[in-house]
Amino acid sequence: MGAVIHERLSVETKIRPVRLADVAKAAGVSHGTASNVFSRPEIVRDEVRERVKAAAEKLGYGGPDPRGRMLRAGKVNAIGVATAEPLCYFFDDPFARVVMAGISEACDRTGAGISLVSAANDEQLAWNIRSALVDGFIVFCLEGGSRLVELTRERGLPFVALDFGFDDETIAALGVDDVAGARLAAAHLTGLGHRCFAVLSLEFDEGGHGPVFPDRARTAGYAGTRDRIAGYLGAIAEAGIDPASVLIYETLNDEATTHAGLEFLFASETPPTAILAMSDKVALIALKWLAGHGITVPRDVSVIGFDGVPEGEISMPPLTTVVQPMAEMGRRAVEIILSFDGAVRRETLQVELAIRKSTAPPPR
Amino acid sequence: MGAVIHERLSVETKIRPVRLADVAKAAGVSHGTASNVFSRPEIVRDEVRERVKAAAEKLGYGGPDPRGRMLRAGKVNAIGVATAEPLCYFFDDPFARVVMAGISEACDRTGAGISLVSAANDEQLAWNIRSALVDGFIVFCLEGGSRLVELTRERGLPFVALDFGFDDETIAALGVDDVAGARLAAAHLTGLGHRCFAVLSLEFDEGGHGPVFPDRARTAGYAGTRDRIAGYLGAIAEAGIDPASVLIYETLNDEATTHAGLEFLFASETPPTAILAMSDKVALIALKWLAGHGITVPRDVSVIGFDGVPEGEISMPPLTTVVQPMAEMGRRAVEIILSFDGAVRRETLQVELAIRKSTAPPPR
DNA sequence: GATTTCCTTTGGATCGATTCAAAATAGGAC
DNA sequence: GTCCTATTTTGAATCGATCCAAAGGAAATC
Repeated sequence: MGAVIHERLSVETKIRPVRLADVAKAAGVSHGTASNVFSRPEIVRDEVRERVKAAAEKLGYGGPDPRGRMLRAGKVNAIGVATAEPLCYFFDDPFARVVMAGISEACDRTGAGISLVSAANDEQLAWNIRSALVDGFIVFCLEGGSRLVELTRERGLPFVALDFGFDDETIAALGVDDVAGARLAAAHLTGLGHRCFAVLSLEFDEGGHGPVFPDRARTAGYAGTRDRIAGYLGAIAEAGIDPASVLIYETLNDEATTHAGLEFLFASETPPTAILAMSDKVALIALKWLAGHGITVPRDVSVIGFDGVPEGEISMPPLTTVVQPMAEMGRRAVEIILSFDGAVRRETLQVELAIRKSTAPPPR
Repeated sequence: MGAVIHERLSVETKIRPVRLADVAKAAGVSHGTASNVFSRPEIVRDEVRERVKAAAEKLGYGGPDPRGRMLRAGKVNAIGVATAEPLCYFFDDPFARVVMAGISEACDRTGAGISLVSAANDEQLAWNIRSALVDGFIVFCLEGGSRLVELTRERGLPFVALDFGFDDETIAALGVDDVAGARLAAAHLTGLGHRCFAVLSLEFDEGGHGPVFPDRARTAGYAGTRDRIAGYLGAIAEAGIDPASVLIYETLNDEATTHAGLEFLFASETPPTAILAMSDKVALIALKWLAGHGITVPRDVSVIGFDGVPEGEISMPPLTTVVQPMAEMGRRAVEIILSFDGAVRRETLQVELAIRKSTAPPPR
């Protein structure tokens, strides 16, 4: 594998033969002094400093090569952001973009760089994680998250997993209070008088989709999904409604399975008056589908999302949703990496309900 | 089991004194052999390979440190993307995002990583450029572009400027044919029968804004702006219209100066029936402003943009514009860096006209 | 038993810098 | 001119790997 990569790398590039040692020799000083001229100029005598600088200029020396410096210093001054998705995920996905904006802000402030690490296939991903020149990783755990975390852990650098359902207490993670967020969403709807609910869920376990029976909710492999279901059903039960009456459909957070879910829900004898979507993406897809099927939101059906992506503010109608502090998550993740002290901590951030126009009392 | 993982974790993450040499010693082989186990396992005898791997496992060695490998290999396998804007520019700006998607695609394909390099202030930027661990740079030249290019050039690595107006033939650049694009835009409007034009221009020179007289167009410092003006006026002249009749207002590609420009244009005795905006951003701002002032597009005034950002497809009305092949630019830039052979080449890509709903024949 | 071959392993050199204890030099005081 | 203290400069050691010429060893051939 290494050989393959290596071959691919052997692109013809003009190398820069001028090293610090060359400059030192040309200026007639030791390399130690030459180094000082660039890294601690104040301790070098003026005359010598000028001589070295002149020599550097003449040889076309562009300053100390960061590779050497970095090897010595041990620090790279860059944070790796990893995901198992293709790289364009960082620029396309609304959730990722807002988190990245938060990461950017923190990196700007601290002067750290950002390295994007990802890959289509597993082998490539492993290689990229192992060879990324970074001081730590922020890991976007989506599908295949456990594999990604495993690879990152092997690397032995500080890292923090962004959310999403890991029970493993030995890894640092940063997430939101999914139970509380889901409660908030469901309580908002019960408060409006809804009694007939459906959940468009994310995956319970890798790749699963289709109708789900409530008892499975308790055994879901993905903790995030499990917690959100628990929150939804908890608030619904508190309103005196039988949680067993709630229809649950597991989607893959994409259009196809969400459409299938909606068809399933509205083919039911008792179609829901309120839809709890476990992501804004699903909620927005639902909004479009409902509009296309002559079902008016929020008059006929209320829809509530989860995430708080910007798109939700400009949808028709604007989406009521549970807002995660995405930018804050990004900022905080950077802080955790940069101040890593060996302690593994798991942090939970609070969510807020953004009440917009996609929820209303049920039709009578 | 959990305890084992836990122990390994703390060993790995706290400090990592485990070097390849340690593994070699523990396994009773030379460091050369140990290195081969990881980089060229096939040339090591099975028994020895297993012994070394076992030793590595026992010591909690996470594989060869990329810093060492990289220093030796000279290659980092990452491309730096630089701009003088804050880092979040890459995730917020529509133009940047589409270009980044193209860069991502090419990097995914070739297995290269992406390093984002930027900084608020000049000193920070200089340091970041000088110390970025990359094999080459793609430079987003916006404001302050010349300084950025200067810094990048000093670094002595292959780089390509994503054009926006540099005359300097000694730097590799990748841009679009601004003259042709502008011609396309203006010709579309003259073809619809317009005879009364205004241009909402980008900067002619650093920081300039306000009304502009055509002769200044020829002396503009920013070649991109100059070329677009030349294209606009060229096509207008070919339609038998006096270019001197075209109102030109220089904006900073922001809301404030664009609004000022629009006020200026519509305070004129002969307000334009067609607005040539030099960026989609300006065009979209204009669309909003016009709607807010009771001017209907395209009935009263036609607006045409330049860039082809996704937002233009969903605006009201959808924006007719000159589409730059943004993703293609990103892809091509990566290819240029990875296949850099010392030759400085300047490439020009072709633009296309996307006719949507913001242009129509002028009111009679 | 000596020679040749083939396959493994070895260990020194190298990549390009920084660091630091020790040596050299400068400057000042007597 | 000598001695002493600051200030500069030196050069070996280090960071963590890879590369490669040469050495070692086992099997095959003469």
